[in-house]
Amino acid sequence: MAKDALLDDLNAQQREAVLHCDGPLLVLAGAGSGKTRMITRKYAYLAKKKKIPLNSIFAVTFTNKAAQEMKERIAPFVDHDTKNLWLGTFHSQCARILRREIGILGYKGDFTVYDDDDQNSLIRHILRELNIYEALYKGVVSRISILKSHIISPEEFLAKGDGFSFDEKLGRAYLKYQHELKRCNALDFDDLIMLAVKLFEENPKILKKYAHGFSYLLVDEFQDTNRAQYRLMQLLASDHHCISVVGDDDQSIYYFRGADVGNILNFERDFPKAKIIKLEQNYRSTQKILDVSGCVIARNENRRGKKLWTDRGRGDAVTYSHLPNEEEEAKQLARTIKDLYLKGRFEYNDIAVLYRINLQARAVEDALREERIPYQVISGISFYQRREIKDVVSYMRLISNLEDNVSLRRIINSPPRGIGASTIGKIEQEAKKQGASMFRAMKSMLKAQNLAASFKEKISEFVSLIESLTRTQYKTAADMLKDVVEKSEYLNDLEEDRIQNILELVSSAESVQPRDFLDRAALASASDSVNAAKSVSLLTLHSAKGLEFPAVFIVGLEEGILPYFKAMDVPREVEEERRLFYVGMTRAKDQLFLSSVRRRRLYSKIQEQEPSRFLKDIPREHCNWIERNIERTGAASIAAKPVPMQPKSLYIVGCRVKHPSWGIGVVRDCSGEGDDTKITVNFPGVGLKRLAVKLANLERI
DNA sequence: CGAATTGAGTTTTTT
DNA sequence: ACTCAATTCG
Repeated sequence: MAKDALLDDLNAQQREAVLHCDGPLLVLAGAGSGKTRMITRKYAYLAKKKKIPLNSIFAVTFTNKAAQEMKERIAPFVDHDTKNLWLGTFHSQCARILRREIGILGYKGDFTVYDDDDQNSLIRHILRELNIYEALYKGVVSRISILKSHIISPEEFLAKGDGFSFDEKLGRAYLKYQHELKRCNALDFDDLIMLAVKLFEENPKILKKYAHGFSYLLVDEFQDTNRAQYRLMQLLASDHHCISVVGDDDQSIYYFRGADVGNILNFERDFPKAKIIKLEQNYRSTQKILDVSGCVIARNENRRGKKLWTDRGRGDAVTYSHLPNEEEEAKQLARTIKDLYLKGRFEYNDIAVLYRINLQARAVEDALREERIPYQVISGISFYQRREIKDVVSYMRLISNLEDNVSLRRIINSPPRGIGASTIGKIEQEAKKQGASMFRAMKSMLKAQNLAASFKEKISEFVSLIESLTRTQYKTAADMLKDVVEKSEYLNDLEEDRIQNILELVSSAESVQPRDFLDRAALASASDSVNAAKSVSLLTLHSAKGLEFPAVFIVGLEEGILPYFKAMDVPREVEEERRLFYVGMTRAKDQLFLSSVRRRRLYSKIQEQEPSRFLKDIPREHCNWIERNIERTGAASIAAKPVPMQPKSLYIVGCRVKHPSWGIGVVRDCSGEGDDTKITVNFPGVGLKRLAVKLANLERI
């Protein structure tokens, strides 16, 4: 019975992938091929049939959200609480291991996790100290991140030293950065992976404990792993080689942050007896969508090659429009969306608009607002990155780790306490002299004789604030937060919406232990609101990964946008841009609309645009081509052409009607004339109804 | 120390 | 065009 539920609704390849448990396995899972279903079933199968204890399965996902979803889908199959499974992102799994084992590397188990923001401010601080031009910090941060994802320590990097000036500076900054992190008892995201690898490589006994303890390993979104993550899995698999990795080389779109498609392309080299299974049946899209996207991705050199198919039928044609400018593009898009909605085939939340760069959302937003179409922009800024949230979280971090100088610097003067750069400078000097944390230095400075009273007063106030907060043992993070907010008077003079955010944070912290809460704040993001409201989703091609929508629009298919101009001349990056386009197209279930424009305003310059090179790979017969030329025809004819004729009827699209039994509804579509008029009406709570006006006894309101 | 003005840069983003 | 951050002035 359990077996039936586990395997029955899987296709042959999915089943084979679930059943292959005795050696390395690489599953090449095409877009929409039921990958998540297969993985969750495999997890359940290992536990139920292979009798592997749940805490001996080590499973990695790409995001926390994916981990959460997987837990929910596993729950029905296992009679066990899924909360504490070894199932999470690389970062959270590594953090969990390091909390226990990091002592041997000279850190403390109560380390703080630094996010991007903290990383940036620490690097900038270091560049200032080393007299390196501070504006270079972005490059430095990303180079360091790449070094870490390749498991190259500062010492190794300096030793290799080509000695050229920038690399030499970079090396010194990296060395100091690692030193400062340690001094703050903090790890950045890349450290979590790198130090876990280091831990295992330098301590065979510990490795043995974990490699043996985890008797099966599962990795999802394998195409997005970086070298350090791959190395970690190799180490954990060194004992038994029971590892399944699942991914799609065609959907690798994170090279820019260290993901290495090589991991998927070379898996067999490192695991010679690996079994390879391709999942090629697509359950998401129509054949026409698969044809079009397949033609585009087929042109990439570096891929393993898959041929997706579906039994969903041909479906509607893919539409491509070439338009005069981005305003026209957005207008037409808004009209088409309205049309789809009024015809009753799609709700607004069935529809997504995808673009390469966030600023493209602007024109689309304007047009949707104009047409009164509800929409939501899914943007990258997460809740935890907002200033007020980071501030109060920094208080909590400082309280739980007094060595955290980065958090201290962040909050020492917010809310304003009259402690400015010069005061902070003095504290830093003193801390350096003593080889202690800044907080400790502040305390000792209070005892010194030679300092101004006003200076001491300000310092003393801050020190006693923090000390009063450290005295309490907080049961929950919410208690701690409330106390922080109250004693620091953080809410004074704060804008109302920011206060609301903080209240939201407090309520999310109820019944969470402070330590867990801080880890979550660092390792969590908040992009799970897609499809929540009944509105059109606007998002980048990157953030569309893993999602699906009945109708998808991809805008701005032009040279310079997709492929983006910075990637245009680098073949490897052009391949990634092509994959990005592919990911976008394969999000669509039923309808796909592509568009490009002739002229576009980008950073205040008006540019003549060429259609994207990727469009040339779509055979004309696969797709509806609509070109609208503005040059000679003029504006009037353009407005007239695409708007469908409105039947001259009592009932027009958008008006409200009353039906004797279904109540009040909104007319979404209208066809025929006179006595033959038929309308589609959406009655809330009842659904869509197609009615002949003559027979239906309707009343117009 | 804090507010106002001037100036450079401008993808994609999860942890 | 617009944002974010650094510099300058009160």
